[in-house]
Amino acid sequence: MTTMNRPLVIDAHRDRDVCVHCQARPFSVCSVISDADLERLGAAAVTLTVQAGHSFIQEGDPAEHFFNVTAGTAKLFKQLPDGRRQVTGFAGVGYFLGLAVSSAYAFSAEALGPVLICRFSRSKLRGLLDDFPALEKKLLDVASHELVAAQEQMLLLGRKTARERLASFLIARANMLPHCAGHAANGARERIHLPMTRSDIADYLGLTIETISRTLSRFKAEKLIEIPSNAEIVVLRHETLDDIATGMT
Amino acid sequence: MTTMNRPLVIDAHRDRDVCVHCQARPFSVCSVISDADLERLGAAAVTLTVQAGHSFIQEGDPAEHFFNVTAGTAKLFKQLPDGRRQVTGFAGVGYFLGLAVSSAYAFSAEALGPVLICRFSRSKLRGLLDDFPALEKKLLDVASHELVAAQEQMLLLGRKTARERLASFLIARANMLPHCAGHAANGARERIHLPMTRSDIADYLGLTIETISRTLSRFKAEKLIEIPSNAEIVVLRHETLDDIATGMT
DNA sequence: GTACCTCCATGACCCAGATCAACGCCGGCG
DNA sequence: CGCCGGCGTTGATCTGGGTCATGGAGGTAC
Repeated sequence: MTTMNRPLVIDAHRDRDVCVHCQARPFSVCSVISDADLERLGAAAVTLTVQAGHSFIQEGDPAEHFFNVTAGTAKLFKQLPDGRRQVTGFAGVGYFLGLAVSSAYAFSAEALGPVLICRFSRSKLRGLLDDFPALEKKLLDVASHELVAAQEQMLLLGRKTARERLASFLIARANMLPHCAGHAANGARERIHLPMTRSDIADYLGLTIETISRTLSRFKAEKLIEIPSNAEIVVLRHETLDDIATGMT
Repeated sequence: MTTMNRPLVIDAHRDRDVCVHCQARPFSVCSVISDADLERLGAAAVTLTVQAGHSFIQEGDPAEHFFNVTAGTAKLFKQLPDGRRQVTGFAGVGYFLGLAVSSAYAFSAEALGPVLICRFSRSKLRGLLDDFPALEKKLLDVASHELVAAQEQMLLLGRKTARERLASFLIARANMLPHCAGHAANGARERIHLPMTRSDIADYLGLTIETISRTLSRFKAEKLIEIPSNAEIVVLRHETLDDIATGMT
């Protein structure tokens, strides 16, 4: 994993019709573009496939492109010179990447599994923004929500205990389920999929893998969750976890 | 301080000409509005004065307004039910507040000293955005920079030591000096003004006041800084502090 | 099969920073 | 003036989570 993170991209190509068939459109900024204008959008996009463990954005590199994730999940992270890592977020389907830009990328992005992205050059996006003011509004909207999420994460990193951080993480993951295909009814058990490793979770929550492991084991012992596999967690007591997450316990 | 943070606002009024005389314009989003359009802007704004220690935004309240700080500094923070606090930022002259919005404010804002703000209603701002596309672009720009700053802060809160956090804070404060009036030349000693208390700094850096105090004392003992008064710090060795901030020491 | 590798879990121990406590320095006010 | 209440500093002690070490459960290559 650590030895293979030079950029590797396969299958880059243009296709005027990509946007028409795009599975991610309803979840992405592109949802504000009308069907009639889709071809204009598709003409500006390049479709890429990134393999698991490879990165397609390097912190500090000149920021020439914007990205939209159309399949898979990527982790976004910053690093200190000695290797300490902070994962700032996980970019799933529909996530727009590159907003946080001022000539150089502020973070790296690495595919957790096979990831499909569509890429726009800075100049092409500029043109699109001028032509579609709704797109600009949407981006501002997205950025605002990102900011709210970032502030919440600052509260987590600055003031929450390990237990509270894990609970917050699980609750957030459980709440984003509706986005994805068929998710269980309200009272039912929620099955969370975790495409990232314990190490990624640790770097996201400002903890270590050992603490992640221990805390999850404790939640299991307390019958708050089940862990059918390393990549899957079933939330048994959503309310209790929520109370822990908000520091009420 | 903790007993007087109900909203207190004095001297609220409208004035079509406020923007023309506004000292903060060059530093704020309003800089993209031409002189000719200033009256239109001023007509939408209400000018307020907030006294030290009083808050003008309450986390969770319905988000009806946007704000622009025109004088003074405010702290922005989130709180857990048990009172733990995370300061997410300090809003100085020119800072645009309220972006991070989805019907309810995501944070509270409290004046550190007397603060002057100009306030726009959500609907009025919407109108301005439609009329001045440049304003929308500017807001997106501001939001992007906020996001970059937020990610940097996540790295700090999640992965840096107390020493590194303080050094990062001092460097950031020193680097924002050029904004303000006459600041010393490059090699010269930099004098930083700290309008916030040690407690605010602690809540910003995810530490305690004791750790702030001890670490500053240590920096002083190491001749990296001088502390002429509680609200003032002179940076003697910018480079060294910068190395500490980025984890190179 | 077995050799190897990555990820995860768990126990033993340690330490950076939190907590608890005492005190000094102002500035405001009766 | 003298008292009081915030704020800041410093020391002593404690502890949550980090560090170090071990082992086990898959996965995959040969």
